[in-house]
Amino acid sequence: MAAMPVDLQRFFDRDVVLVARQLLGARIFVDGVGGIITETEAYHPSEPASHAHRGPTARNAAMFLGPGHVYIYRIYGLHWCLNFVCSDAAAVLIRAIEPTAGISTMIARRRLSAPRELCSGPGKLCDAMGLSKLEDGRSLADPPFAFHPAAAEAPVVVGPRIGITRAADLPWRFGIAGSAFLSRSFPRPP
DNA sequence: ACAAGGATGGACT
DNA sequence: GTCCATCCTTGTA
Repeated sequence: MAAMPVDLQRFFDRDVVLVARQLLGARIFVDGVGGIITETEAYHPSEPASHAHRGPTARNAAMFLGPGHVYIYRIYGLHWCLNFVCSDAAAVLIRAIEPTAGISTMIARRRLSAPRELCSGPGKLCDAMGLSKLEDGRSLADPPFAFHPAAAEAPVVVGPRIGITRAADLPWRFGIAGSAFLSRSFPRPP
C-alpha cells in the first residue's frame, strides 16, 4: 500500500463542511469509470446523523482510518453508499456524479442508458462505478481509485440533508448550481 | 437473543 | 404522490 500523498492528505484533513463544498467539481474514477462530483453531504460525529456519533464499531471502522480513506456501507439491505473520510472521523457522502468516463460500462451495470440516471443518487453511483464492501477502508490514493480536486470553485446551492431523521435541520447538503446531474432538486430559499 | 429501522431506488397510482 | 424489497448493524434485555 502506497503512502497517502501529502496533497491528498491535506485536502481531506480539514473541516468536513468545507471539504464537502470543495468536492463539488472534483473528479473521481474507479478503474477509469467516473466523472465530476455534483452533490455531497457532510456528516460530523458531533451530530447524531453521523455513523461515527457513537464511536467506532465494526461497520464504521473505515471512518477512523484517517483523512483520504473511503467508507462504504450498505443501506436498506440493498444499496451501497460512498463516503470520503475527513479529519476527526467526519465524512462526506457522495450523492451524485456527472458521468464523463466509462459511460458504456455504467450503462451495462445499471441497465439504463439515460446519462442523468446513471449516477444521480448515492446508491446509483456505487452501482455504476462497481463499488461495494470490497472497497471499504481503501485509500483514495490507491488503485482502483483516481481522485482529482476541482480546478475552480463551482457556484453552490445549499440545503438540508436527504433521508435522515436526526439533525435534519443542518444545511449540510451541497450541489453544483444548475447541474442536470443532481439526485433531486434543492428546496427554493424562503 | 431478538427487534427495530435505516445517509435508497424503482415501480406504480 | 405512495409502497416496499431486503439485510445487516445496532440497541436493548
